[in-house]
Amino acid sequence: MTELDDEPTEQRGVRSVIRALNLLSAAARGSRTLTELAGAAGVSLSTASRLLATLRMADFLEQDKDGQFVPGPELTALLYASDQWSGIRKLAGEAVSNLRDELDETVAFFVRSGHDRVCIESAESGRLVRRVCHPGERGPVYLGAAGKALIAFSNAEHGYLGLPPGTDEFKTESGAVRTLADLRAECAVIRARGMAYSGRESTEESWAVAAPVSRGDLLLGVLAVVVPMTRSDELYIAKVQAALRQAAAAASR
Amino acid sequence: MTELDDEPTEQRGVRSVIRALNLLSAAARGSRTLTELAGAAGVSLSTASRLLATLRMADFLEQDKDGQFVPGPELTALLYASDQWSGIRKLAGEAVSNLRDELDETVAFFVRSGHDRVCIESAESGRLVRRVCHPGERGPVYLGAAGKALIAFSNAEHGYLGLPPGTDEFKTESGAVRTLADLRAECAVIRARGMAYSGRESTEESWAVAAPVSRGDLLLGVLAVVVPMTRSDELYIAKVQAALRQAAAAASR
DNA sequence: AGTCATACTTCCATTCTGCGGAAGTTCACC
DNA sequence: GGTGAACTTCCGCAGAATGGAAGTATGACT
Repeated sequence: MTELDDEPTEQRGVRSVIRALNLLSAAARGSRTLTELAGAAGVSLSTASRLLATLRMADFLEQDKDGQFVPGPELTALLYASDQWSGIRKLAGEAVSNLRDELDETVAFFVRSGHDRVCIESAESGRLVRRVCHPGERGPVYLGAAGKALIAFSNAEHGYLGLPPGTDEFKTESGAVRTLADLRAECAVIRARGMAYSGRESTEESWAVAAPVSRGDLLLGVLAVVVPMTRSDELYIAKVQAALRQAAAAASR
Repeated sequence: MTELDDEPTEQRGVRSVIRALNLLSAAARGSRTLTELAGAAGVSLSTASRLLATLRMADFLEQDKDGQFVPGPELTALLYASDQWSGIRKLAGEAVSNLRDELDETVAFFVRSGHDRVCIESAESGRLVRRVCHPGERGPVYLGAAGKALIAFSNAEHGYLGLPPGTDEFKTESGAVRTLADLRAECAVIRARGMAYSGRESTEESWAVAAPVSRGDLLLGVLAVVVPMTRSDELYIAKVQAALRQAAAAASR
């Protein structure tokens, strides 16, 4: 999915490392065979074989009995050693499943990492038509309710948000063009309302609402409800917003 | 700490990738400056600079305002996407802190990942002389109480345990030589007793006891108490074992 | 059993990539 | 403005990584 070495305007880096990281990303998201991984990363089979063997030697990956590449012990160790959110995750887990139980919609907890919003916990709706959102889902901060909430409630709208330098425009998934100025204006509204809303921004087919979870003055992350466009009447949105507001407040204690 | 490219019997791999992964591990365990990281990985400054720039380009690392390297969004996403233990962490956290409060000894929860045991949760003793054990601590499964318990209670003593192929001997930290046969014999004892004990195995200066935490037939992980050798009289060990037995049973519900 | 297909690994000559010393840059502190 | 520490960029060379091809393993289908 995420191509790190796109051909145009190719930023230089150490090629074998970039390729290895691409393979690692692909493998960690779902166990895969060599052939699939080589295809995903766009490298020859022999190269993929060599690089994957290296990742395996370093314990970043291992192979299960079927030969599928799966996350290895060093990756696990790194996760728990570097976990900046271990304290929050318990809280997030509870908040997420309580609210899911109440609404039967997919609920996720996002934190900011770099210029991205990353899902660190989620609970999935049981409905037949649902928006899924697994831990590890990642996207730019400036798109979608969760990202905008992260910006607004940490007053970060005047900082750098990861847009290509020199740019101040970006496109939503539905194709609408927005500017940094729009975003900044929206932040004021979001803070006033206490939550962020987005429709067809980070995915064309869903809308979302997100509200801050804080401890004192510190923003820990945001709680978000993500819903397919198939359920988007005003009344329902209002209901979801009300439930979210309460849940986020409860999680903030 | 963890040198992946030890000089003797060096297994071949793609050098730049190995170096980059070493840098990544070091950086993820604690934010560091270029110079420190280069030293830790044993590479020249220019090489470290180039490799770290590559890791940064790929969003695996980023630099905070002081220029320190910290985990980047792609790493965060990857780690959360590959986390198989989010479900038991709450349970582990509670078990660990209850038992710590009872004994005032460092208590940790270990799971098996690959051929390693990895600490995913811990609570530290408040005593002046204590064994520390942070989440992310990793070691071979065949050494130490926690590892042996993981093997014994999942009946894995006949599977491959990560020893170099062809070998069936290994050394404990105190220098004692043990064989796979010893280990297999010990597993029966461990199962009979319901817990594993080790002294000077994974660290020369401490002993540990570990008991299984299960849900039905499934072994989730092990709860372990790790204690400095300075407190190692029979009576005290027995007391710790009794408390651990109860705590592990409670956590297993 | 025999044949074919698929999935992966190893080999090896070629070339281009990554290497590290040195020079250049930035910044903080005296 | 001078000194030093921390980091980045430059550049010629060595040799590391590359990918096509050949080799191996496995399994399915006849």
